[in-house]
Amino acid sequence: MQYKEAKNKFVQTWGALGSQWGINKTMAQIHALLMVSNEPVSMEDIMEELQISRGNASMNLRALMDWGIVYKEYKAGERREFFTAEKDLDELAVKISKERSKREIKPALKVLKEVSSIEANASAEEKHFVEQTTKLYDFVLQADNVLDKITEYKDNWLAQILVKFLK
Amino acid sequence: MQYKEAKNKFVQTWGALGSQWGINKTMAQIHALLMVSNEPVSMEDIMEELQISRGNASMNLRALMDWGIVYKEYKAGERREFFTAEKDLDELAVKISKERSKREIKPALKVLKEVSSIEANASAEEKHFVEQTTKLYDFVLQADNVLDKITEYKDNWLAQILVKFLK
DNA sequence: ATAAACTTTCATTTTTTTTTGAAAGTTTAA
DNA sequence: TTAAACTTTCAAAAAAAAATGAAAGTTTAT
Repeated sequence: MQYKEAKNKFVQTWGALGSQWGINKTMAQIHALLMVSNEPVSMEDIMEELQISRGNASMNLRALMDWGIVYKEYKAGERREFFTAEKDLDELAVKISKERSKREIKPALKVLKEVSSIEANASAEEKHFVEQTTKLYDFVLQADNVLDKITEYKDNWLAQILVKFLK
Repeated sequence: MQYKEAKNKFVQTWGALGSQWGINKTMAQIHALLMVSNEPVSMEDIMEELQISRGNASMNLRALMDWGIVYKEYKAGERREFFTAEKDLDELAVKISKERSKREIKPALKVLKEVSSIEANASAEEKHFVEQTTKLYDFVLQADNVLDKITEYKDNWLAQILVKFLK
């Protein structure tokens, strides 16, 4: 396999993986492209390589920057803006978890708390509802916390041992 | 908030959460509905409660069963089929992780291995590509393994202590 | 073997999501 | 301050994903 082919395959695969996880294809592709570029890439080049429109490129770059995983760079003497991706994968994982937690898990937890707090009457049906949603709340809360802690302590000694042990 | 309202809110929220994570809305809603039902539900009732067509209900129930998180049940003396959801949340998490790993992570790993194995020429560009995709391969592999182990050991003493400690 | 009571399939329609591109906006250099 | 060189926005178009529903398929009881 040649470099160009490999690069293209990587970008396509990352894009497909993204859409399976609720991230739009182009956004994931741009990210992939920047991840494997050894130097900053201009919007023009992104458009060219991925065959996408200016608007699309602009919007998805904005989204990636909002997620904190892509940065704008200015080159001396250049009008154009260039972009680079966060290349430290631990950092990338931390940012993605934090962002998804904030945007999706936290709001879901809020709803779970609300609905599990209703006054159930004596029926088995309502009791079961409250019981099950309460369990779900506890479970999601704990999962969210574990993720938080793992990413938080990821590079201290304990986590290291832990990660090795779990391997 | 009344029971009916709470139930509806829960189903809607679970559906929305699903679509943000690459699972179709109806599939997540059916799952939510079954999760909080204290007894098996017929296809007819699912259609009625979610206001969806027969075909839609059938296809998504099939998908949920393929994932191993919804079961068919037969009631004595009843022609109709009834459905229940896996209600043990640990079990649910294990099944979902295993399935997504198998369907999405494993194939992605395969591609990462392929593209990181090209013969890079001397250019900084190609070297960087190989380096970065190799790191990504290692990272994804490790993350996949950790998930595996956590779910595998989830209910033994070590994991318990660990989970408590990380809280 | 038949028909009633169901479920599944899949071509078509609908809905949702993503993309486009042209106009508006911004920044920089002269 | 102007205009050139860019980027952003957003209404409209296109593409992708999901839902419909009628026909085909299954199963069960008689």
